[in-house]
Amino acid sequence: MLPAFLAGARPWAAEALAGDTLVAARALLGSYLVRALDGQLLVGRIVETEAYLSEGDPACHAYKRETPRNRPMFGPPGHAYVYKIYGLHHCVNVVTEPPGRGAAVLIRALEPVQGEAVMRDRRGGSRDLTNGPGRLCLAMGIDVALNGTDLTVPGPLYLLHPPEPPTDVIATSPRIGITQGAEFPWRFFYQGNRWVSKGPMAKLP
DNA sequence: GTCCTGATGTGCT
DNA sequence: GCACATCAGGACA
Repeated sequence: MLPAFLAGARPWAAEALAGDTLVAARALLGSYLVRALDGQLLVGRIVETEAYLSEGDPACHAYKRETPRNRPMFGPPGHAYVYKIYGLHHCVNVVTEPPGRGAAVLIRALEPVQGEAVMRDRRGGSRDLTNGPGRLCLAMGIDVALNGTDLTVPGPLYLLHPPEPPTDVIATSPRIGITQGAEFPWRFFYQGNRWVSKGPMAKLP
């Protein structure tokens, strides 16, 4: 059961993600990520994203060519690209641009909206639930089994538009944790939001 | 086949 | 601040 204020929210359409990845990374802020898990709905509001472009971006997994791992990035927009990093964490991306391009938006942080107790439990009682790509995947139960999931239709994992246009202030910074292409300011987040993973405007209260 | 690396998080100092 | 967990993909032979 979705929270009442999301009852009429519409899912993202694939066409809305088929355009510029930098635009999509901004537009996805404020949207809701919904995870159906064990008969419950976990909901988080996206407060931090990073863009990985199809051209001229050495940090993008699809930079060189299509491989078995990054194949979802070359598929239709609006699908999930989930991968394992450092052997123990997962990261979830929203594929953007038309098929064959190889671009995506990394979801780096969520603000818990529903199912916070479940998330906390899944995180072993840790206070930090969803402020980081690895943490939010663990809290929401996202792993490689969801790789390739269509996020534009209600299912195990999908995206909802905000019912009202967000009024939060969007700030940018260089992307986190990469060695190549680190100069590009392609990280987007809500200024002052306490759930943002890290950075100048991510101070906790 | 071997070797290296990584879009991270945690715990200890 | 720093070590370390832990493994698949990709480069190379």
